[in-house]
Amino acid sequence: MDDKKKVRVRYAPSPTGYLHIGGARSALFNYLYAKKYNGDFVFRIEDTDIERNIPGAEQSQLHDLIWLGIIPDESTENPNPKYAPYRQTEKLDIYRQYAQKLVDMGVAYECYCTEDELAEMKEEQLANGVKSFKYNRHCLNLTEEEKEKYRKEGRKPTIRIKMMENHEFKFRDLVRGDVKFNSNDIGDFVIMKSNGIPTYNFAVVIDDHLMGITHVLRGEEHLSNTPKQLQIYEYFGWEPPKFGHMTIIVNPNGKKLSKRDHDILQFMSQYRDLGYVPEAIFNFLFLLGWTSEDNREIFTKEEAIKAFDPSRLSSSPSMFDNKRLLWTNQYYIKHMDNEKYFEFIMPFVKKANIPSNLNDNQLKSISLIFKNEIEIGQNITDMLNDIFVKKTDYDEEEKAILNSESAKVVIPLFKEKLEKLDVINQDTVKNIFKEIQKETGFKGKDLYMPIRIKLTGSMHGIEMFNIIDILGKEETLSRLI
RNA sequence: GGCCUAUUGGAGAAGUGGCUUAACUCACAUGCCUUUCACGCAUGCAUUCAUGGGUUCGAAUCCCGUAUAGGUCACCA
Repeated sequence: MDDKKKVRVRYAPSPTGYLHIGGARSALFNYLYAKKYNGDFVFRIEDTDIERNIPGAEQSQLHDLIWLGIIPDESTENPNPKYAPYRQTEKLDIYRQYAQKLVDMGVAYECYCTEDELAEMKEEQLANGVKSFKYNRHCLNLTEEEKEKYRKEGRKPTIRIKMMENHEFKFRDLVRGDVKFNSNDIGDFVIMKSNGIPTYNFAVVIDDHLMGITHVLRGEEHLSNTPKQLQIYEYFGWEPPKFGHMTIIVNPNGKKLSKRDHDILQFMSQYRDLGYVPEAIFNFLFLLGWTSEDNREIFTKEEAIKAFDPSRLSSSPSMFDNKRLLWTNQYYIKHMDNEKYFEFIMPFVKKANIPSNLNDNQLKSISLIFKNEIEIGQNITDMLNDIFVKKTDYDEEEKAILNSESAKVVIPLFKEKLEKLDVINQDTVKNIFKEIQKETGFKGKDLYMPIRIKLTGSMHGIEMFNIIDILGKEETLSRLI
């Protein structure tokens, strides 16, 4: 391989929405590739569809990427002057010049067909049994007079590229190995729209070439765009980058993850808000469609960079499994050192309805109780609310326990002993239970359950000594009434 | 429909002709631990690699057909 050139890869989203899980994965693998070979990772914007662009989408995508630890060496916010600008709409003149060059070379031509005419053409071909639509080259050899006539009608031309005849586009895909396409299967496609803005397939080629991009890792949906782009490289006599086409992520129904999949969270910001850890998402995405040689499951960023090899990317689609993500997230939370954990968890603690008399240090020690239990940050908010907001509607089973023989004895006794206590902590409370056990003979569930239900309204949850600790003497007593 | 790609357990997958009576992880089930849940620990979970043929002493691994699924065929990216 020609490793003389510095590796340069890019993530080039269109600013039409927030950072999507598929986009994040694509960015991730490009980033890993760049870092593995000491190259640059570039964040660039493909905004040629001006109608769908959303204000703020670009910044939010960039920042979500950085949050994930995928940090661009160059971006719209810190461009390298050598390669700027990083937004396609800021270099429209450049595309026009290159398009004109192709026209001058006789390999691209103006097309005056309207959308309606094109649609008609398509229908006609369909009716004749041709299922894959190709432009019929109606405008290929238009004379100056004919063009003038169209212009007088007010028609604005697009520019189409003239595909070569019987030409085979071959390339070695980093993921799939040798791939080839025949030029005859591809119609002359538009490179400049009638509004003077380039199409994606044209703009990427110009950008990748001008920005010195050496490797392109992208989604499978771009596989069939590759020959189109190769045609442009060929006409210009440029060396194309190395391509690698990763499979898409599919939903549990086996379909491409789409924005309409409401049972799967789509955007990074949603994961962040729920208390997913960026390192966990990084790790999860890394292992979605990629496996290491030694079957490891947990990788730091540095380890991932070291281990990554695009040829080990799966060539069959991967299903997004949220349970697996939760497991990974839980693993990361459990293994955080306490300082980092506090920083991560306190915003979620404070979202709960906590009594105002608790200070930050108390909240921190409370949060520690949950460290091994929660899967995502939001869990602690919910669990604390369960504790601090007293529940009074019991189900049948709970009612039965509260009316049991043991409950009638244990609850008043516990209350009485607790009132006499000066210091409430795990040890003193445990002692009370021991005494009650000795005095009444009740033990196990009979002993603990009535009090647990009285205190939390639930038979499940965190350890009861902790709950009493958290609630404090007054609140505990008031709940026993 | 044309072109392209894939198909190993519920999920991610290892596996590239004999070391595979198919690894590992998640999920699931059971047991232990525990006042409950969770954690942790232990055990179980594909006689079989979509399917039919072929090549071979030997195939999940190579070849052909079939089925199924996905991608793409825009003045969207």
